[in-house]
Amino acid sequence: MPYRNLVSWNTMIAGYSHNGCVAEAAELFDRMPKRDAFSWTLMITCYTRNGELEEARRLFDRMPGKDLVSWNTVLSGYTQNGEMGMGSKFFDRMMRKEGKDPDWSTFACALSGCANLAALQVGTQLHNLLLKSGHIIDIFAGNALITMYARCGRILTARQVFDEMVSVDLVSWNSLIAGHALNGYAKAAISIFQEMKKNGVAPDEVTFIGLLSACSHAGMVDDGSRDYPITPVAEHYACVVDLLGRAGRLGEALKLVKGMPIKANAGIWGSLLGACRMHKNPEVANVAAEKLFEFEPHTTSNYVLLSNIHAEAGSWGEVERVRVLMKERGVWKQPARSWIEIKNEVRSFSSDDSTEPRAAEVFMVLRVLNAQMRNIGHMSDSSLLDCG
DNA sequence: CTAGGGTTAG
Repeated sequence: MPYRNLVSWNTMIAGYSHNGCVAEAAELFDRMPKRDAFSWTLMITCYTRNGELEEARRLFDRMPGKDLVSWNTVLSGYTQNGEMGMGSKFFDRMMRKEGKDPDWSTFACALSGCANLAALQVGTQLHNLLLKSGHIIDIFAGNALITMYARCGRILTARQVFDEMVSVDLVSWNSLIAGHALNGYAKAAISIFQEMKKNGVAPDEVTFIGLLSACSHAGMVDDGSRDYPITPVAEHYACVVDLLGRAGRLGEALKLVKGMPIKANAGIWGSLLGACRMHKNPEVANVAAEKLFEFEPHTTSNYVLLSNIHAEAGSWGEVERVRVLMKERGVWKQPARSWIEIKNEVRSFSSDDSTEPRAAEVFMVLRVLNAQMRNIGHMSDSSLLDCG
């Protein structure tokens, strides 16, 4: 009888969690007379899904009798919210300190983290661990491996994983297509698409996003613009805008966005703005930026991009206008951080990082590279490679 | 009856 009661509490929390009602779920969780592993993990998931990772972690640390599911939940919370450094640390603690025996979910979360980090060494170790430990490379782990290798530039290994999988599904095909697109193999991406159809697998929206981005990267404008019998979603428009934009057909791109049957989002306007930079078109840039600011009024990079476009065109009045806009709206420059994998350790850094002990060496190497690039006739972009 | 996973771009 008390068990039945407990499950109904949990079900209510699950309902709130599903609807993103964190406060309501937390209140129920606090009021519960008794909690089991489900209650704790449900509440942790509720936080991670909402991006409240610190709350999730605090709860996890307090949780009595942590099971593998709860460990995996926190791990996926980190990897899916882009907290790669924390995820890596957490995984390390889980495996080394706590000696947890990983399962398919652990591998899928960790590999997904490696894919986002392009952490090839750790990813390869995980792959070996999977093979050695007698775990079958199931669809989930296999798909995560495909993406990990593709994002690390090892497209042949990605293909090999795909070929060696006992069974594949639509996500496997999509991952392989997107992986080839990412690495610039547009023709291969399209032929994999044909291979997929021959195998009787029906494409979905994600397939077309991969194909469109393949065409976009390879400049195959006409292939990418060809009609397919699907209902386009915003991401497809984003890809076609990107496609036309890269080809310098900014007028067409703008017309497409304005005539869209669905509302354009920040990604689409941002894509157009990026293309304006590439092809030096301040007029379309102003239109795109104005729309983009409606969605993201406080994103510094958008203002910087617009300002750079005007600066390159020599329109200093426009540059000043953007600067005033930023000041009015209280937009400040916030340093971005990046990370790199060194000897199985993920290290985070920012541009001009004074805490990096070997900064001088790094900048020296950059100067040498810059000079070599100039020697072979490549004009570097001063705004990207400004290293003194 | 209730908890964790893989694919989508710049």
